[in-house]
Amino acid sequence: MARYRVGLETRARILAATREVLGENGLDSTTLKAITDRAGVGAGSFYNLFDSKEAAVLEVLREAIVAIDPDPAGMGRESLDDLVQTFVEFVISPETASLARIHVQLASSALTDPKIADRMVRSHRRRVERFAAAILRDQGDVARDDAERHAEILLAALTGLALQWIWDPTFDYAGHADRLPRRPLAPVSRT
Amino acid sequence: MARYRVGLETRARILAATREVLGENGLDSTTLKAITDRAGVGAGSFYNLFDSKEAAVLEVLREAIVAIDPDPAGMGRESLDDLVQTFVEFVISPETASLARIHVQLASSALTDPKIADRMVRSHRRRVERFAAAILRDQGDVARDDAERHAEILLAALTGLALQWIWDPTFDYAGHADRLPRRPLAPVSRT
DNA sequence: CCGCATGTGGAGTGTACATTCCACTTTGGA
DNA sequence: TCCAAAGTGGAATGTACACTCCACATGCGG
Repeated sequence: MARYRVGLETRARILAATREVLGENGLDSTTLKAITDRAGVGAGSFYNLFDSKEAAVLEVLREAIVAIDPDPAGMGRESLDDLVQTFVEFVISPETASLARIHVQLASSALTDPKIADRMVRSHRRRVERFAAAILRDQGDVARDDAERHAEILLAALTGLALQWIWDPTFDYAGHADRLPRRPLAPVSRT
Repeated sequence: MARYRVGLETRARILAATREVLGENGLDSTTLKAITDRAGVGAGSFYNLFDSKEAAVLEVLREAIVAIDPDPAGMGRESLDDLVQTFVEFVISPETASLARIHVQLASSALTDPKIADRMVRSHRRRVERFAAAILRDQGDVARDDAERHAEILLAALTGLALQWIWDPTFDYAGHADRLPRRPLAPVSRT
């Protein structure tokens, strides 16, 4: 496999191209040609470095999943607001925009591809834990169960709002995210 | 086009097959062969009744989009709880399960297909209006802006939770949906 | 029960795709 | 400097697909 310097550079170029194409055009139109054209390499070079197109795509997906949970070192210290803010920035920021779009692709691929689904669910669980831990840290009077349930709801809302924003760039994602309740709510009284 | 009775029946059979395949396998593996095999017809019959594969798929998508906002006659009377309950049932119920899964497919197709994106955004707007109207009806003391913002958040959360449920069938969708706040919240005080 | 419109299956067509193959070039350690 | 391993482009290959074509079957108004 890749050993010489040029080979590693080419590998990086291919991954960057894959990320871009995936974010811009979706999984379907991420063809080998689209990737190799953008990366400026021939098919032979691609297959010298990757076993298959799928391998390169999965590598990018791994990146995308990790990228939304940054700074694992800081874990255990951030406030809930920090976490929400980070999530919002991940979705909004142009640098990570293509990764955010890839997440949406992932969401639907997960329906049919168990390998992807497993990754998604696993990383979601981790994120819920992290949010719940922050809630417990911020607010001493909350039960662990309630914290987790609220974390789940918060993340669901952040995800749903992100979808709106991705479809409709005029949508005020940050504004809506800002109004999400930071505390678990007592079951609301209804008529 | 379809005029004789048999033709109309075949048309219905093809649409049902398309709906099933779409829900089970995703947009990618909804091939013509998959559809015609399931419907028990030849390619010639298919093209006698539809202009293209896309036409049949779009027809099913139209169904799916309409199905999540049922009973337009009742509009103007339902409570917010009714609307939430209907949404949850649409996602959970086995009869509409494939339509719900199709929505997820749609979500990612909308990223690249402006025709689909337009439909999604348009029907989402209508749904937000409907939710906001119910909030205003239920709770007299809420400003229109706040009602709309809260409707947006509620729908986002319902969508995000639905994604979790579709990925992980052990997820307690109804339970989480039940805890979603029915009233707009004053911006929470934070440290 | 005739005759034309409609319906039908499936073989055939063109195209787009992932992957393989290979002659050739470049790299970098000894 | 030498040379084996690594890298490279692109033509060739096989496959899967959407869609067309057409000979034949069926539906139905008169």
